[in-house]
Amino acid sequence: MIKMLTERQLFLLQVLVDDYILSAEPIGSRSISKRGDIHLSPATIRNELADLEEMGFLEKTHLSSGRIPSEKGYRFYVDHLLSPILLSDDEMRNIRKAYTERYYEAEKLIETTAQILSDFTSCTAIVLGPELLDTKLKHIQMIRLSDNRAVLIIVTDTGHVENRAVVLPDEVNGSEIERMVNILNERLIGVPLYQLKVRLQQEIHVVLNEHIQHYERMMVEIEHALTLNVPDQIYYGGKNNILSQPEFRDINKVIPLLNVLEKKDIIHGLLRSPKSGIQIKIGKENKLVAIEDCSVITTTYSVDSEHVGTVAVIGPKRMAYPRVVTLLDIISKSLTNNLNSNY
Amino acid sequence: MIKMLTERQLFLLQVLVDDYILSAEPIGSRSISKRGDIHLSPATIRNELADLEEMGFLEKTHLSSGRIPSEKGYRFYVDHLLSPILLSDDEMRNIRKAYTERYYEAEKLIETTAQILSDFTSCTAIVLGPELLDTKLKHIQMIRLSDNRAVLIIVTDTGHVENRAVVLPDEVNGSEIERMVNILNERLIGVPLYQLKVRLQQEIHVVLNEHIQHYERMMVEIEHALTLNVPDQIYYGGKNNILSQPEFRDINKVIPLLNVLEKKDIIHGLLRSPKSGIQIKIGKENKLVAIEDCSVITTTYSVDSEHVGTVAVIGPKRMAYPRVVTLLDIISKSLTNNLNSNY
DNA sequence: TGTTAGCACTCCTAGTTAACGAGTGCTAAT
DNA sequence: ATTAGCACTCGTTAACTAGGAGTGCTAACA
Repeated sequence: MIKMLTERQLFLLQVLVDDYILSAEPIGSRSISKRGDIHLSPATIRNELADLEEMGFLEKTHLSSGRIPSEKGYRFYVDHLLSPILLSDDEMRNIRKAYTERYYEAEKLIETTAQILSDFTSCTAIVLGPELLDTKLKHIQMIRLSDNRAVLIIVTDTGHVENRAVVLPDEVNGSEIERMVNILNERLIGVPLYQLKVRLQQEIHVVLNEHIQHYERMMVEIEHALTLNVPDQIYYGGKNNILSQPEFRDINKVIPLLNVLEKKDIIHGLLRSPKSGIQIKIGKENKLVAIEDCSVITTTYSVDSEHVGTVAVIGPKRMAYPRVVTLLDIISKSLTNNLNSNY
Repeated sequence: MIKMLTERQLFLLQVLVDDYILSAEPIGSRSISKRGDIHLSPATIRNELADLEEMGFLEKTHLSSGRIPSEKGYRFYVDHLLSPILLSDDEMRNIRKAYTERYYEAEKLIETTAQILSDFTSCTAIVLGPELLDTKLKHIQMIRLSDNRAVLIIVTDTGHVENRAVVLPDEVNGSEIERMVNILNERLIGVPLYQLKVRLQQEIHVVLNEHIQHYERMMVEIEHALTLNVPDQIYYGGKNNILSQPEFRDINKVIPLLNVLEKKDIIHGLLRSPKSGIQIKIGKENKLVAIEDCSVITTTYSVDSEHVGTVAVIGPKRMAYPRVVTLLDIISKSLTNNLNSNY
C-alpha cells in the first residue's frame, strides 16, 4: 500500500524533476524556493524533500548534495505527473513540412521519420521497419543475367521487394525456368513469407518434380533464395545525439551504449513490443546493462489498422518526457497516415 | 632538396614509429637504447633524435618529453620504411574461413567484408558499394499492387535491383501498362542508369505519346521513378572500434568524428578515389577537420577488371600501417575474387 | 501545528604546493 | 664519434586548504 502523497509533495516532485531535466544538476531546496510560483522557505522544502527521499522518489549524489529523481521517482512522474505539452505553431509547421515531400519508397519515408524525430527530440530515434515475414507474396520473377547467373525477385503485397542471387545449373534452359517461375507464382501467391519455405517443400516439391528437368539442383537454389530470414530493417536517426548529454561525458559509458545500438537483434528484442500506445521504460526497467542509464519510449505505427512496426526514442533517463511523448505521438501518427495513403 | 638521412637515422625513425604505434606514448632515448638490437647510448640517440626533430620528422609534446612522429614523419615512414608483414597461418585461415560461406546477395558479401576488415584491424572499415550509375539496365518490370498502386522494378546487368513506388492514374488499364513497360524495355535495355532519364525524355517521349493514352500523368511517375540519384551504398564495420583508441578518450574529439562518419556524402567524397592501388592519407592530408587526427587507407575492388568500389580503413594516425596495408590488400582481393566468381 | 531562521556539519571543487620521475640539451671526457 | 654526467624542464600525483553549496536539526515564531 503506497502512502498517499500530499498535493504539495506532488507539486514539489514535479517541479524537481522538471528542473533536473533542464539543468542536469542536483536540485537544492534554495533554488526551488526562489521560483516565483513557490512561497515556501528552503527549510520547509527541505523537510518535504526529505520525506520524498524516504519514500524512495528522490536520491542524493552525496550526503549533503541536492536531490535528483530516483528511477522510482521518474516512474511516478511519468505515470502521474506527466502533462503533455503543446508544440509551438512553428514546430508543428516544421514537422508537417518535413512530411510534405513525396517519397518514392516507403524506406525513404521511414528513414526521414527517424531523422525528424531525432532532430526534434535531440535524442536517438529508432524505427523498426514493417515485419516482413507477415506480409504475403505478390509476385515472383527471375531475371537472367548471364548463362549461369540470375536474380530472383520477390514482391510482397505491401510493395516491398527482395532479391536474391541465383546460380543456374549449366543444363537448364530458358523455357524451363519460365515454366518453373510460373508454377511458383500459381502456387505461392498470397502465401505469407514465413510459410514460403514449408509450402515449397511440402506442395511444390511434387509438382516441380513432374514438370521440370534438372529439378534437384534448381531446387537447392530456389529453396535458399526463398529462405527469407531477413531481420526486419532498423532505421536510425541522430545516432550520436545522445553523446552530447552530460551524463555521457565519460567515453566508457558511451562505448557499450553505441555498441548495443549496432546489435540489430538486441535492439529488435528491446523495441518490438506487442502492446500499442506509448510505452516508457526507465533505466534498469530495460533489463540491459548497456542502457541502464537510459530511458526508452516506444509506440507503434500501423498499416491497414494493423500495428506493423515500432517507433522509438532513446535518451538519458533525464529526458524531456513531456516533449518526447508529444512528439512521438504526433510523428508516429504522421507516419501511419503517410504510409496508408501512399503505399 | 631533401637532405639524405643516414642509415642509422632511418633505422631509429622506423624503430620510434613502430614503438609509438604500439605504446601510444612519447618515446624516450632511454627506452630505445634498451632494445636488444640497438647498441647505442641514450645520449647518442638523443643527438640523432634531435636532428630528426630539426628536420621535421619528430615532435615533442612538451619541452622535455619523449618524441612522437610528426605527420611528415608518418609520411616518410609510410613511403620509405613500410615493411609489409606476413600474417600468421592462423589469421590467414580465419580470413579464408570468413569467406567460405556462400552469400546470396552481393550486399551481404560486402557487409561481411567490412566486418572482417574491422575485426582484424581494430579500426573502422568502410566499403563503398559498386557505382550504380555506371551499370546498365537489364530489365524493367512493373508489378501492380492494387488499383492505383504499383511498384516499378529495375534490374541492372550486375544483378542489382532497385524498386520504386508508383501511383497509377485512375484511368489507366492493365494492357496499357504492359504495353508501356514493353516499350521501355525495348528501348532502354543496355542503357547506363545515369542516362535513363535523358533517354526517356528525348527518345521514348515521342514513342510513348503515340501508343499510350493518359500518357502525361503516367510519364511524370515514370520519370520520377527512373531518376535514380541513389547515392552508392556505404557499408560500415566496427564503427565504434576507434573509440577504444587512447587518442579518443575525450568525447569532444569523438563527436565530430562519429558525426562525419554518418554523413554519407562526405564519406563518399573522402573515399572515392580515381587511382587504384593502396592509398594512404595521413591526418590533415585528408582536408577534413573532423578526421585530422586520423589516417585513412583505401584501395579499390573490381568487377570484370574494372574498379567499381572502394575499401577503406580509418583509424588514428598512430595506426598499425604494415598490418593494415597487408590486410587491406588481402581482403580487397578476396572481395574482388568473390564478386567475380559469384555475381 | 505548520513554518521558518539559524547553525553546525558534510562534501565537492578549485587552487596551491611539494615531491618525484621521465626525459632533454649541453659539456666535457673518452 | 661516442658517451657519462649534470642541470634543467615539465607532467603527474598526492596532500592540503579555502570556499561554497547544500543538508539536518533545533528552537523560535505565527
